[in-house]
Amino acid sequence: MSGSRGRPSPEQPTIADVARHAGVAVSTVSYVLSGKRAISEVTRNRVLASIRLLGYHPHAGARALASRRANVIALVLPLRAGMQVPVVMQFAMAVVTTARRFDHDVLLVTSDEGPAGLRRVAATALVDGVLVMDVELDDARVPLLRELARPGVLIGLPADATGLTCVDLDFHRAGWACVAHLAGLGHRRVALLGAPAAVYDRGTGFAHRTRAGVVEAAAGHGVDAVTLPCEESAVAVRRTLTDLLERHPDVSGLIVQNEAAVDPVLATLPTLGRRVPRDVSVVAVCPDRFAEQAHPMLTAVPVPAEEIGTRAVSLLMGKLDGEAVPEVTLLPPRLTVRDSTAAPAATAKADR
Amino acid sequence: MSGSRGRPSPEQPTIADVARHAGVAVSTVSYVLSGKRAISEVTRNRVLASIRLLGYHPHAGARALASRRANVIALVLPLRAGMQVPVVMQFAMAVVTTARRFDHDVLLVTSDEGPAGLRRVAATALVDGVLVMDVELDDARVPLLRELARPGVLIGLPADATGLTCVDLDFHRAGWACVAHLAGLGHRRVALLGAPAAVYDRGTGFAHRTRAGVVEAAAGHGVDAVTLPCEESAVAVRRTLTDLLERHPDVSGLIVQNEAAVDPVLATLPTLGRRVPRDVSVVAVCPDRFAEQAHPMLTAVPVPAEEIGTRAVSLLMGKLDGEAVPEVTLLPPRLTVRDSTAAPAATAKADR
DNA sequence: ACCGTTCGTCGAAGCGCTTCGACACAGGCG
DNA sequence: CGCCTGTGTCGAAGCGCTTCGACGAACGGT
Repeated sequence: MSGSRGRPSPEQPTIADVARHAGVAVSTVSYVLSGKRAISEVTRNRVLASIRLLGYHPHAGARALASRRANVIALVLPLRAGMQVPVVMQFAMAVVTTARRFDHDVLLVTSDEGPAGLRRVAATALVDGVLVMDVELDDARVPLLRELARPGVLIGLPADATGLTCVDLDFHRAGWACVAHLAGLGHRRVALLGAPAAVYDRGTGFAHRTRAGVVEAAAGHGVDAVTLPCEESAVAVRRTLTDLLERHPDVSGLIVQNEAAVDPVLATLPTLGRRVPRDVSVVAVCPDRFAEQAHPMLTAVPVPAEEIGTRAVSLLMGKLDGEAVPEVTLLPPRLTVRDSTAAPAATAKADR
Repeated sequence: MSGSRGRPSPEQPTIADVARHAGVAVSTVSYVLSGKRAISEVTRNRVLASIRLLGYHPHAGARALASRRANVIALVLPLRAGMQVPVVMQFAMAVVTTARRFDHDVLLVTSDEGPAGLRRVAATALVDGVLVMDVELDDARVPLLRELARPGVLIGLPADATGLTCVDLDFHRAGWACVAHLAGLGHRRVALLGAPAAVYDRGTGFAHRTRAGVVEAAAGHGVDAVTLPCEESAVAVRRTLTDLLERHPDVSGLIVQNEAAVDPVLATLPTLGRRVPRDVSVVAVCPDRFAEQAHPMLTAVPVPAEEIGTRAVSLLMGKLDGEAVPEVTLLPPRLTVRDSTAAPAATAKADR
């Protein structure tokens, strides 16, 4: 009846329609929805019934205008070469899911729009806050983020984090933990197969921090460590690996921080006469999923993409609510021992 | 002067500030910005100067409220298991980039929110239109999309596309083209290594369409075709492949439609005593990037993720402007011959 | 010289919502 | 019994923008 006459197209009902239908003031409906003032049980129910009946949904733009809150956050994603695509996806997934739990939506901004994109979405009040991934040590967006009127959270750790909010895995300690594990097993010579060279070149924090952790831990444990970048294709992995083992045949522990390289590494090693873990131990820094479906299952320090994403959103929501939040949140690495590491063959029995 | 006294914090300037500063009416500023009415050169310049000087950015919410256009589109992404993650990323990338060219932003909605998410963003006028990926043959969102007040475009092809707008690669012809190529080379027995079983089970269009194309083409060319699903891990690939070649040792042509499986397949074949392309020819259905960095480089039907994304956005923009657009847009497959296919060994010389 | 156009600009009326102050009413207190 | 304090509700004033109708000025045709 309501749609058949007088209103040819069933326009979205407005809050005024709801108020009229429920016999209350517009403001009352608003307060029912926001809960910012006490409303009697009976009135609330009447209003809610009308809302349901009319299929009312508040207009996001109007709400944003009046409340100065868009309930949208921006997610700045690195959609470019050399990225660990599945990890990025996991982040995005966790971010969207968590944001929804806080009743927020997520606007996707690509980092190739650069700082301009950030400025735009912030200045137009399209979003209330900003989440930035793939932060470089000396990132152009960092100063911008500091001057922006809207709060932001970084996933990753720039060189100077003062005045910011950052979340990340503690890659430094992750690198350290890998070496410590291998050293504890008796390995004296290890190698880090890292991210693609481009990632180091543009100063991406996690790559550098892991490498530093590996190097320092090696020194601390009296272990020799070679570190080298590694491209993502199977061919490149094979080349890098062949090269490495030719130059350093006594490397018995391999740390792989490149999810795309994990499978090729495991496939290549046997063809070079190295069995895992008998001849070479492999420990990976990658999402648990990869470590578990590899063969053999990999000893690994998982990158907790989910948790980082969730934490980042929670921190951002905190800032939006005016809470004070820590500048740097580094999640402690947890090394999970699986089937790809063992004591080196030569020292296997001498060890204990 | 305007910001130093009376206004402690430098709030965003509004259109009224600009109008005042330029000595014109608010509406004039609006018309300068939208170009919907003629404005004299001199006035326009004065206004633009003020805008730049004050650093004015229109408030997205206010604009959306008044113009009934949010300039945002929703992208519904499948962030779930068994997805071809890199392809999805390529889509997302192309969508965001193209949307920006049309002066729109992209709201990220995960498909695990299901139809409810779609309904929410559409009903609240958060977005003007909707892009849905990973469409299943019998998708719950399809009827919703039809009844929604906002236009939508599907990436993929449901069983019934009437009243919708869909874009996709013509996977049916892609499958056909692969078989035709192999048959032309003289192969009499081919196999399709498809998507993971779960993808077929939930009725994902592209997987079924490719398979149908392969089967029909095989019949048409008098070729035997085996089709089987294939999981994504290297181990699973090896198992599937070993099995296949044991059961059908005379298979000399392999069609791989699973970007994650491409590398493992190439790595495994030699270990089973099959060299590529001498013993087995391989043709892939995957993004060109993968085909080119494989070793040997793969004869392939590329999935033009970029172009599909771009087309989808263009179509959506067309619908937003009230244009009539075609219901189904299927991009023709183009098979690129590279180094992974050749005439089968047995018939190599008899062929010509 | 007059009228009809076109051009450039203005004012005002919303768009749909939130929020502030006001107010009516009901109890509890002294 | 009057006063005060909560409760629950309402009305109205914006939030910053777009858009419609109006209007003065400049201009060409007759």
